[in-house]
Amino acid sequence: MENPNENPLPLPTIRRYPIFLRAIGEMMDAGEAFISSSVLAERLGLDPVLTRKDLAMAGVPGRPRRGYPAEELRAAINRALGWDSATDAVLVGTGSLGSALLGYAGFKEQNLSIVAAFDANPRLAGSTVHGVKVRPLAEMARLVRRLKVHLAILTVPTAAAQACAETLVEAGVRGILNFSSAQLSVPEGVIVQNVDLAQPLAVLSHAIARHG
Amino acid sequence: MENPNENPLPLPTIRRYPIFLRAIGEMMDAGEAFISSSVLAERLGLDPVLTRKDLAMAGVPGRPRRGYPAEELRAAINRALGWDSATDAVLVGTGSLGSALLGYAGFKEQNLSIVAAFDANPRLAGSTVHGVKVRPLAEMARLVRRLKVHLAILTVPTAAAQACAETLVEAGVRGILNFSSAQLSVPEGVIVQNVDLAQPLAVLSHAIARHG
DNA sequence: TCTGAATCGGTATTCAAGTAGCGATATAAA
DNA sequence: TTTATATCGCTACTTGAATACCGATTCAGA
Repeated sequence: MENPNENPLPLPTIRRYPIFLRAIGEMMDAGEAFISSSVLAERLGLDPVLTRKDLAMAGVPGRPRRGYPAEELRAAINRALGWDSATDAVLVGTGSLGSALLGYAGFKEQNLSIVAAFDANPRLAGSTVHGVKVRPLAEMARLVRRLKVHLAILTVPTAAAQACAETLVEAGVRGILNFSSAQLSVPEGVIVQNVDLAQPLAVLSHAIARHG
Repeated sequence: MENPNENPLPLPTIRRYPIFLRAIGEMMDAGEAFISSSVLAERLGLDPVLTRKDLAMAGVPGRPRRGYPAEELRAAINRALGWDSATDAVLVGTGSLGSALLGYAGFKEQNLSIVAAFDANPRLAGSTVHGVKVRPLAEMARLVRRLKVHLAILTVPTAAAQACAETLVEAGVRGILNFSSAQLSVPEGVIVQNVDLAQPLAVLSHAIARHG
């Protein structure tokens, strides 16, 4: 099912794309019709050559002394990330972190809409968080399947994460954004991205500790 | 001010250390006195060789057919990360994300205590979130300086981030965990770690989009 | 029209990290 | 006591990404 036309992008490039998108949007708002790699790099504190290579991978030709056409560039990056068409997602676990994510405005820019939220606590069922109705966990499999949702945001306690993940995958989910500290084991073809607060904290405190 | 005795750890190794620490803790709770790289790797779904190299960097010698002494290994990793002694931090911005972080239990395991929280909204001042008193932003510089806090968690709106960062650095902060999407510009020697939700999401949706 | 400067786009090099292979060693079992 | 084996720890090797370099292009201004 893989598409051989699209050449694979380096992972670091993919990670930088959202940052580029924000800056491009701001520059377009400021009236710019062309984005040069040097200006963009300057703005973001990145190497201009690295930036140019990243932009080149989007496939939009740039023009000497002008840069890349802003609108086309943005569209191409969005397409590369799969952010060009609306994507549905569900959120599982409406604790404090889950609730905070339901209010996260950034998802809209990424064409991501959270169509349902679930929680194991039946007393939360029926309540509404940031405009999304919370449903009991028992309804999850059926609803995910019916709505054909392929992306899930997992903000449940670590102990519950693996079981939730299995239910989600069974129901058709292909990608999981995992905020728990469980190491999820999923079948081939399902992609898990862990968001582990301890990792950047480790980098930070290690660097501070070393520098005295 | 750099300590030349400590050899620098690869960044990926540092990021894996918190994951190792959790697993080691669980295995110790289960009564294990020795941790072998193969068992740990199996448990975490990592390459055994890679795991062994990571563990070796902690500087604790392992024994053939046994593995690494659990207690010493954990202590060494904690030391490498600067998590062996208590560290104070402040949190700036008590919106929904900031409040969620104030309730994050993981900080305790990392010997990190949030000693103060600040918010620009004066109406929030005086309230208490997860046991931490919220103070007005105006008190931040003075208090950070007085308490000699070197680490800050920044959960303010993107537009306010740069100004906050400058105040914090001016007051003595050496590391910033930045949850806003601003690209902070800070003086040399100050370390910023960005936590950008859009990045793992980009990796996820890109992969899903490619796989059809 | 001519000249210069900024920018793109490709190639080559360097560097860091992950991977592979293998001998050394201590432990457990025969 | 001997033997088999799991594990460590060292030394290449490979891969992927960042960096450096340089020619090609096109626009702005003289």
